[in-house]
Amino acid sequence: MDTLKLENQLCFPLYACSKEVVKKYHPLLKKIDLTYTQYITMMVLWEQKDMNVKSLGEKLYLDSGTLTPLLKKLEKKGYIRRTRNTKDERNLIISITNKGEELKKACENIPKQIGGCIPLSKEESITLYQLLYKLLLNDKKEGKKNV
Amino acid sequence: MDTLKLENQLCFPLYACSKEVVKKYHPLLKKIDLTYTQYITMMVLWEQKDMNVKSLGEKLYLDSGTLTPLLKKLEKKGYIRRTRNTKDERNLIISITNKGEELKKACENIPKQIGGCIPLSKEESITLYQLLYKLLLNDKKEGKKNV
DNA sequence: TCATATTAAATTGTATATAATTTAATTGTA
DNA sequence: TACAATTAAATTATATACAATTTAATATGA
Repeated sequence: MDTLKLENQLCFPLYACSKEVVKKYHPLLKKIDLTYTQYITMMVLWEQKDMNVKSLGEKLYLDSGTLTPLLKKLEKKGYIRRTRNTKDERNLIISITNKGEELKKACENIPKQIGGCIPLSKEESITLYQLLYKLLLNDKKEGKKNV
Repeated sequence: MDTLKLENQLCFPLYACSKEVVKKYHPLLKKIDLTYTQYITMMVLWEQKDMNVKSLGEKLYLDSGTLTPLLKKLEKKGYIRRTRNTKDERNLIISITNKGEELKKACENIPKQIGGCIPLSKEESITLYQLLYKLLLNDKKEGKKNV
């Protein structure tokens, strides 16, 4: 078997699928002027109202190089505040504004709409979910090993 | 259940996992001065030596906006040639060079090395592969529907 | 045939991503 | 307490991604 054939790769469908599914969000998110990355950032903040950039990055698998400009945009849109932690000025605390909380309502039907165009049964979705997290969480562990 | 919680999303682990796995390729690909996207592009050309940009894009789920600059870089590195189809000058034919063919040898052990840090059994990998392609191929069909 | 439609790349503009470096603040320790 | 080490963000440089537009070539049809 030729291990260097595109169809024999596991990573390629992962990479392509990720992009295609994220693309499905674009028309829905465009209505509320959010990108996908901004959307998942808001999702974290709907759950936990205050958070520094580092923790946010750990949750989202993103670093400050991506988050710094993205958070400035979300601040400009009025959904978040960026304030330094007075106890430790190195930490930038991201906190959600009322307008940011409000935004959640406008997003309420997005998951259902996306689900509607995912051609997997409930069981298949669960299997996929579990396999992806098995991969993801193992990476996190491995990452720590190398510290 | 809160459908707007990050942990209840299927797309997010897909998105995060894709990035994390692609990241595993970086140190291996750095040795041969390729990016992941350049690597999968070469993979297509190892299989089919001549191809226009459109077909390449369909295989890779990428458009000319991404491919044009990428292909110019691969040409500069000497792995491909970019020539217009004399029958139809709109088509840019990408063809692999000898140096591009040679490159395949240097990549021979990459799949095994990547496989070594994927914590899934053979069965799990197959399941994941199939679910991802089910999603991907359905999208392709849906895409055609909307034409 | 000739104007119009279509097609394939290229270009433009915006937004990620990530590695590597820099800056500023804090910690740990001799 | 100084001062080196560490830490958190920000910055820089490079490379995708993709929507939308433009350009050039080809196909189509009145």
